[in-house]
Amino acid sequence: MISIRIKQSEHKLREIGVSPSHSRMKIVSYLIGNKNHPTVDEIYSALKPSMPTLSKTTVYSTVKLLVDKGFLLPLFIDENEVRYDPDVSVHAHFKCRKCGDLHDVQASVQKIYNKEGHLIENTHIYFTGICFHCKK
Amino acid sequence: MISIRIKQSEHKLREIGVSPSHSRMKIVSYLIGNKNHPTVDEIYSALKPSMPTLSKTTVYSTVKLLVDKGFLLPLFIDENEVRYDPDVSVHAHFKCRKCGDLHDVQASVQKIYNKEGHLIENTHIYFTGICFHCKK
DNA sequence: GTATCTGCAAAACATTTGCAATTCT
DNA sequence: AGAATTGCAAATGTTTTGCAGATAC
Repeated sequence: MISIRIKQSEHKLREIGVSPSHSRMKIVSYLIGNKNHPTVDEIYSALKPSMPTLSKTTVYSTVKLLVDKGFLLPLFIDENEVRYDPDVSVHAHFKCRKCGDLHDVQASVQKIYNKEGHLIENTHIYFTGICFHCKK
Repeated sequence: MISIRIKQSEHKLREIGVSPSHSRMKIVSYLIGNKNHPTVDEIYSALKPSMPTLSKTTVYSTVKLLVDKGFLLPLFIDENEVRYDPDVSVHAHFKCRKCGDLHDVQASVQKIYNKEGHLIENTHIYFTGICFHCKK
């Protein structure tokens, strides 16, 4: 299971022109295998036990590289917290203000009154509220 | 002109139940009079010349108070940068990746596929790209 | 053997906090 | 005087940077 993901990660990294080092493969592997839109700290904490020499510097530099290559989408939804999403397709997010979890949601923008004529390259939509789980 | 805004600010502050101190009136006044969605640092830098004893701590505590009272909307659009919008009505933003300016835009969400049934309280929409001015 | 990658420590920022000084009524 | 407001300095937390050591091809 994990080895499949590692293979997948190696492929992905080569595809975007990044040499597949051990750390990078593990980080990409973690990102692919988790739908939790992790922060740098969460990636680090999750991998540290199995990679005792891992440093946050490496996680920072890897996510930066992956964002630059278009493989990762950085999400600025809450103050002082950048989350990373390996799904770069157009979609929206929902952030629960109780548990803090971030979920994927499908949504699209209806109309834009862009009378000044700005060149729009990306659309970001997110919702905040109480998630299904915390509502109960 | 400025004195009118100061009067307006005083009124606004009383309205939301905050005592209108000198610093607060000047800060609200600046926010009302500028459409630039300033950061704390920008508010501070703009007011410092005319208020030599002003400290950033005061700006931080004032914007926090105003956010709590619902008068200011904090915007998390770029990493490491919180901007404040005195227009708390529903609207979207456009952030230019060249000049960094943040403009107001009208837009709304078309559909949401919220099959998990999260309770949505707020909707945030912003666009990124090149603004009208930088495009030329 | 040379490039790249990694990790430590320090630096750079933004924000918060504790507390003392000031201001306001 | 008493309560609220302000400002300084230190603390906190996150991200970046410089550089030296490790690793890979």
